[in-house]
Amino acid sequence: MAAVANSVGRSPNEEDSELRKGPWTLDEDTLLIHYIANHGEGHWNSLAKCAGLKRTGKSCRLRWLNYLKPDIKRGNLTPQEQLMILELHSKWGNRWSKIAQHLPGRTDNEIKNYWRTRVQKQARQLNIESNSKRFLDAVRCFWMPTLLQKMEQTSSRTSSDYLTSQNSVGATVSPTNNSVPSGSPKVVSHVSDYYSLAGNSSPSHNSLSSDSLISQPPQVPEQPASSSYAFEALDDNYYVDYDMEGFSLDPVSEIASFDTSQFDCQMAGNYWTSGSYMTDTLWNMEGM
DNA sequence: AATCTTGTCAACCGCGTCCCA
DNA sequence: ATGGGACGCGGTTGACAAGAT
Repeated sequence: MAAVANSVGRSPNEEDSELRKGPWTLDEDTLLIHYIANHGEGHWNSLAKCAGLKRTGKSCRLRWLNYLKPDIKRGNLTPQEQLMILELHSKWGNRWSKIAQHLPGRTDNEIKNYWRTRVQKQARQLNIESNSKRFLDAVRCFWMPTLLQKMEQTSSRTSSDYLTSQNSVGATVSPTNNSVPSGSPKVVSHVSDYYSLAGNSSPSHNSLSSDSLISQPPQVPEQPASSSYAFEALDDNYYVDYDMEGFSLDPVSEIASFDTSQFDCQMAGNYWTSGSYMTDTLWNMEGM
């Protein structure tokens, strides 16, 4: 039992009416869960009173939504989820709740924490602002491709072997990454794969917003039958379905057709991508 | 073994928006 | 039209754990 409300210098009556702060106890959790099971959620202030909790309605709501709700997912974010967060953040910025809506079982708080602890850490190491265009470009050029590869590695052993044999960029385990020039077609090859997730149909402009990632998706060939992606257009012209099962990457097939001039990796053509710095220091997915 | 540093994440806070009387 | 309460969101804090020295 930790941090209870400070009762120093207060009468017993005052203590009784004191609102509790700090970590929730098991008893409080049980009270809240049972109350919501019987009466439903909402009307948090009255709920707190009726349930006998010495907490603010706000605190009850937060505890329920961020921790107790049955469909909350626990554990590390998958590469798929990380990729989703990166992409959605590039579109919406710090709209955590909006981003969370597209990650079932994940809370805005969790996503926000992920961004602050993992993503901003990378930005700090780069000495660039995490909300700057440079960092966004770095995410697009390096992190997303790396995540895509990670997804590939976890979803398909066969394809993973193929990727390794191709000495694909983004694999932080590959020492040859160090020589990757900025804006290299290989760098973006996985990004173009990103668009190929649309399955048998070419990625349409309404499945990826025009201001997302690159202005015009590359032309991609038809995907193998194993690629079972279906991006679902939302009312805001975004996609939602990230069913990564059966995900398949073809790391080299789109290189030739990908117009790298549309992809602003050139900004990286300076100190931090030209040498080993980027690949040595950043996007080390083992640490994600 | 002790201390320090760093990372994680639950929880709080302030503010803006919505809704209703 | 407006004032107040409820709610939701994003920023921040602080406790704790794990790792490094």
